[in-house]
Amino acid sequence: MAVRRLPIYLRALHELLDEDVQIVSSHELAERTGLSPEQIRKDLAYFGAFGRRGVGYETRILASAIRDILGLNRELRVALVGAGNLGTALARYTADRHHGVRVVAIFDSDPHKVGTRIAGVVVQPLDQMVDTLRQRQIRMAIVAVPATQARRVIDMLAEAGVQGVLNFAPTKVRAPRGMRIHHVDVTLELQSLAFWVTAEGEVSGSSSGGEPSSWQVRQCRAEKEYPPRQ
Amino acid sequence: MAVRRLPIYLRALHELLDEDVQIVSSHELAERTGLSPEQIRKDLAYFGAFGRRGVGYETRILASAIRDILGLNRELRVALVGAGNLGTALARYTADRHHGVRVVAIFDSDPHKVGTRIAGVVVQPLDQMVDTLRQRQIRMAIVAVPATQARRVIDMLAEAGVQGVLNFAPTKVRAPRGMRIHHVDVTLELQSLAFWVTAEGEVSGSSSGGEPSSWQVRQCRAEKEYPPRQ
DNA sequence: CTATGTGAATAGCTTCACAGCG
DNA sequence: CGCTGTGAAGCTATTCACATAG
Repeated sequence: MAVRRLPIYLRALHELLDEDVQIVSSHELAERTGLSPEQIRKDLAYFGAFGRRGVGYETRILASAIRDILGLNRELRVALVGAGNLGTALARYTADRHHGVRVVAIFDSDPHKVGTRIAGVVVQPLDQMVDTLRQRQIRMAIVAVPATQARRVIDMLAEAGVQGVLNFAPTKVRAPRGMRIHHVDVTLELQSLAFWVTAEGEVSGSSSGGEPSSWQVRQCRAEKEYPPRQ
Repeated sequence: MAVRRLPIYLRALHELLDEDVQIVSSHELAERTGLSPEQIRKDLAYFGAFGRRGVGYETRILASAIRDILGLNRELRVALVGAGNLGTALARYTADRHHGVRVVAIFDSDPHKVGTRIAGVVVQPLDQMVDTLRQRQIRMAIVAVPATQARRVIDMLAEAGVQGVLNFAPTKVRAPRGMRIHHVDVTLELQSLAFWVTAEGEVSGSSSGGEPSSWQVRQCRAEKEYPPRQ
């Protein structure tokens, strides 16, 4: 889980580098990231001894070390599957600033999209994907296709030797052997966020049928969940 | 944390409803969601007694109960800030299938975008946002603007009484009082995913300077992290 | 006999407190 | 002294095991 916080530190470190700050303490990093100093020290110490006691961390060296751990010191080439609005946004995004990850190949099954350019990359037909990825030795991919196509696409990616997938399709597809999938599920985020906003009238009227009443669950929400959170 | 899994159960339940399955066990739900039966029972029991012992959960009732807990039995109206590719994708997405959440207002600071329609919703100028949200009593928003604008937009949303924000801007902005923010940070996901893919040659050459060698951190990665994960 | 609901045990992660080093 | 690195303590979340109800 520490790995998931390294990019947060990296972002803060790049900010500090832009400000020409040479040395940074775990406290300073904590301020900038919203995490605790102990947490940061634990995370960093887990991967090696990057700091100097009594001083702090050398900004440039720590940033480089983190990029090294993540494998981002050489720009990582990524494939994008699905050239819709979402895919386009993602391709353009990685093209703009260099975060160590860049979309260098795009695939779509729609013949109308094939041949067009997005952020300088030509969209290829889906059936060229496996061969192309193998040839170009691309090991990471973003999946931004409809839920119905996700499973097939991910199987194809596995066949092509892709080891990491960032999946935007709203579907829980379990990873093939040798592949790691990170899911970004907007529906899930929106729906769970909904829990925290008060409804229109917030009335206590019971809903139809024999199911537990709205009041019942709202009560439980208010009592059990609100205090500890946020 | 249980709340974040409710939408997962809800999705599985809607699938089951489409298949006309009336009753479902925690085991069946576990199969479909990839979670454990005990986890599911604990989560559901936390909000009330929805099941019947020896039988299982009544699909329709459980789905309704979860929607009730999340506040999704009446469609939740959401504002979208930022009508770029990402925003467009999100607006269209909520318009297609009804997940209980729908974009019903869109704001952008770009005069060229104001007045255009996305998924049937007219894009309004940003300076109309606070008034409009107050009037229409919209309590949730999606922020899909550049990182530089995120803080200002979120402050405006707080002023308008918005209680929940789904933030796509790659920036850690802490939530104003009374607001809950869920972050979706694609850069973070991509960069942390990079950790799990092997680099081009996967050579052990040390990088420049006095920083810990590539070899060192790779070792540590392989030893400490790989076995337990995935 | 089935499958939920739940205390107890366990595992994983975070915070604390301080030793260690510059 | 200052700040890192780290064992120990504390906490949260998950899994186990079983009592409970139909």
